[in-house]
Amino acid sequence: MSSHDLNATAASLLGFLLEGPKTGWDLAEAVEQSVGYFWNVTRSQVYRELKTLAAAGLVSEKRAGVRDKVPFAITAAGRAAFTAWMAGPHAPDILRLPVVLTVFFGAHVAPEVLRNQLAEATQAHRARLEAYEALQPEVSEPYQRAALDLGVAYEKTLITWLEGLPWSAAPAPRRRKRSAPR
Amino acid sequence: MSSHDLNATAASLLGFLLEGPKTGWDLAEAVEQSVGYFWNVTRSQVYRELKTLAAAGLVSEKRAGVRDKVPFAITAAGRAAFTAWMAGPHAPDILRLPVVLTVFFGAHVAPEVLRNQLAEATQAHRARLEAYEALQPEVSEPYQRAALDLGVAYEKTLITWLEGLPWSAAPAPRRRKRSAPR
DNA sequence: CATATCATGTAAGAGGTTACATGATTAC
DNA sequence: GTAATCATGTAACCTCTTACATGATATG
Repeated sequence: MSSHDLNATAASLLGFLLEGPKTGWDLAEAVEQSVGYFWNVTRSQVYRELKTLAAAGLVSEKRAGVRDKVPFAITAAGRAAFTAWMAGPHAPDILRLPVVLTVFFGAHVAPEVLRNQLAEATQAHRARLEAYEALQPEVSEPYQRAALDLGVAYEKTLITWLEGLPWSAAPAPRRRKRSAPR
Repeated sequence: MSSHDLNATAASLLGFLLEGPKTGWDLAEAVEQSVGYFWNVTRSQVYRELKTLAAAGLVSEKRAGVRDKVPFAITAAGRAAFTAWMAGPHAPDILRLPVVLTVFFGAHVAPEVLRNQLAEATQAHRARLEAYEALQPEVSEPYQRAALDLGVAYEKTLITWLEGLPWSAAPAPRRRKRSAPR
């Protein structure tokens, strides 16, 4: 068991294979559409990990697919490795939030630069929030639903923070001396 | 300017050098102790990026330090590159939260495994929250303070979520027949 | 003078991204 | 039959982590 320690990416793929055999393509889709907001995995990684997992005997290739589909199924050893990973100690959380950096260094840039970044970030996170909220009623499995709920809470926190920042709003227009504006 | 596009890590180091010359060691400390919770940079990276930045003329080595200290100062070109990075489009947020994965796949593990993971995560995030809150009164610079505030808000969101999960608590002890509890 | 900590760095490997190549199937 | 998209994969490169090596200075 300890002979092949899983990396977290591989472990997550095994997790998806518990539902049944999947192709690399399907796995990439499944990851992106479910845990994508807190667990980033690219297609390239998927294919590479599948190869490694197959070599370690944790998944088995089922030559059965139509087209060029190559479905993989999790093996008994794969299940064991997944279980071990779930119980084991985890790597620390990783966050990389460029917007927050932009704010942190905000004193060193022109106000409109910061304002633009904040506006873009707000928009992006609003879009995500909407996507997650639209998903919520569809996800009934309680564990997956809980994960999604964190996504929603996270986005709300970020949006609230972004919109509460005093640098988000455009400054009140400078009033010219006794002029009829326009 | 566009001849050397900064990666985000390098950009953040330049940001810290705006305050004044720093050694690699100092930079690593500064990053970890200020933006560490949303911007992870290892010492190895720091030294490597400094070398790269020096080669590109964005920082200059000041052979002046006591001991073996090698302080670097940002150059005019470095300032320009930093400003460009701040204004430019940013890479998407990256989140890697193993705990959330554990919850997502919670159906596939024993309840106490999940409970343990949740308990550990809660403890870790409580500790972080306390650290940030202790820091808050010390940080008066408004932009840095805003960034720290997000850290606090983020930790609170996570903790609230963790503690609200029904799998966090130990199951109610099985009630023995007609017993006087305690 | 021994130990802790400061400070620099390298080496090797794992993990992650981007761009490209290739062909099958489906929809128009 | 042409275009979109499904599906697989490779190559090159960059980024990140871990472990190690080295020596100076400060603390007891």
